[in-house]
Amino acid sequence: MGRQKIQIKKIEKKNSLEVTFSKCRTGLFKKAGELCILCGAEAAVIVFSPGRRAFVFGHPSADAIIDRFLHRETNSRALVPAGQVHGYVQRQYLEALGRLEVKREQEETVGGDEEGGFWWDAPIENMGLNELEQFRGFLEKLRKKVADRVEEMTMIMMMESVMVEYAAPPQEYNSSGVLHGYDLAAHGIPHGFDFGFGFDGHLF
Amino acid sequence: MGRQKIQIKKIEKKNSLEVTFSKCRTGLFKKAGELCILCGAEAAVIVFSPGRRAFVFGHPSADAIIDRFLHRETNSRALVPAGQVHGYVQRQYLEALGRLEVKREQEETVGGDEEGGFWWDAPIENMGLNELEQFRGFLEKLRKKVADRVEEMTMIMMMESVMVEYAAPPQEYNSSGVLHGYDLAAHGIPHGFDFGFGFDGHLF
DNA sequence: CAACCTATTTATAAAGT
DNA sequence: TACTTTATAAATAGGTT
Repeated sequence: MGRQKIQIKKIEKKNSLEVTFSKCRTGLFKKAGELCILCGAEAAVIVFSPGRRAFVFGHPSADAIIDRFLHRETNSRALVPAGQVHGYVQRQYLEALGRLEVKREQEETVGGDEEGGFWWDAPIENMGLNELEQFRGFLEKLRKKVADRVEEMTMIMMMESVMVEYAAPPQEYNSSGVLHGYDLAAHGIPHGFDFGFGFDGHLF
Repeated sequence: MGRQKIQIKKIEKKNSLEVTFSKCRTGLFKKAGELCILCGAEAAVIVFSPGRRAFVFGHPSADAIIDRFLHRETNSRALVPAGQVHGYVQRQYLEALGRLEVKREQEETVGGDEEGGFWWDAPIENMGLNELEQFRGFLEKLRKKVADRVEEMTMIMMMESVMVEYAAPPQEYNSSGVLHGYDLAAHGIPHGFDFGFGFDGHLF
């Protein structure tokens, strides 16, 4: 959204990339906060910049959400039974390749596309048209689905959430960590603030 | 955004809340995917619906991001030293306090929370095969929805990301969790697909 | 560089089918 | 119930300060 439409592919210009990263990350956190408040949901967002900086949003707190997720993850069965769906979807995926191939050609006609080398350029000779049809539909649907004041909102998010940047370089790690019960406050980091935007031109 | 502006506060109407939750979650995942692709970032998003269902997005995978985050979290010091909260942010925070007071009062007036029992709270213990059937039907339907513009981005997101819904009820939790090394694949959950969208009143 | 502009693109609240 | 359409609110790409 903006003055000009951009393709969803990696931004080349370093500077633009930095600006976009900052803006979009902020926007992402805001959206997450809105979702939480509007729907009474709870969410956590973790973002690693290309420069390995970590940015985190959480409501009511990132650690709470992650812990909950991990706990659930490790102690319960997934909703969808294992191999069955996997196989089905995988087949759909393969079927999709052909569809995508078709799509790519269509788009090439329209205008300058990327220079190629995408995963969907994979061979599709073995696929049934019917299957391709199906998966295209699947993708279409997914695209659709997946497809007051800013300040007030932001403030609420800040108050009830954690938005902190962790950026200690990996090299400095030590092994004294505690997994659960790690406490941001213990590090002197107040909850509810986002230190994480902007680029310093070093870590990123 | 929409026909009418809405306040960022918990949606009262159950139905609207459901719709909004679905839309916003989808939008959130999409934004996260865009951020990853545009900026070469990596991100994970975990969302718990009010009904405790978990929806996850991850690029390249949620578990990878979370694991990375936890390691970093527990083994390093935060980059930003304690009290160095930017003055600006702190000021905003204080301002927000006042606003929140007002907001709370307004919300109290309105009152009326959900009585629980959202569609996404539907029990899933017994789904098994039946569920598979639904999923299959779901994919079939997708096909018919074929619009004509599957953005490359969406496909990239799909193939390189994880968007899965976990819905095992919290009551089944036990305390034997393993923090690291949990493996989505081990549960038969393929990366790159979102089973969790759509509302049929049963599965989604 | 961090904020601040807007022209446009996106997202989405409601209403429609 | 599910999907589509439409009007509007939001987000944001590229500039400007």
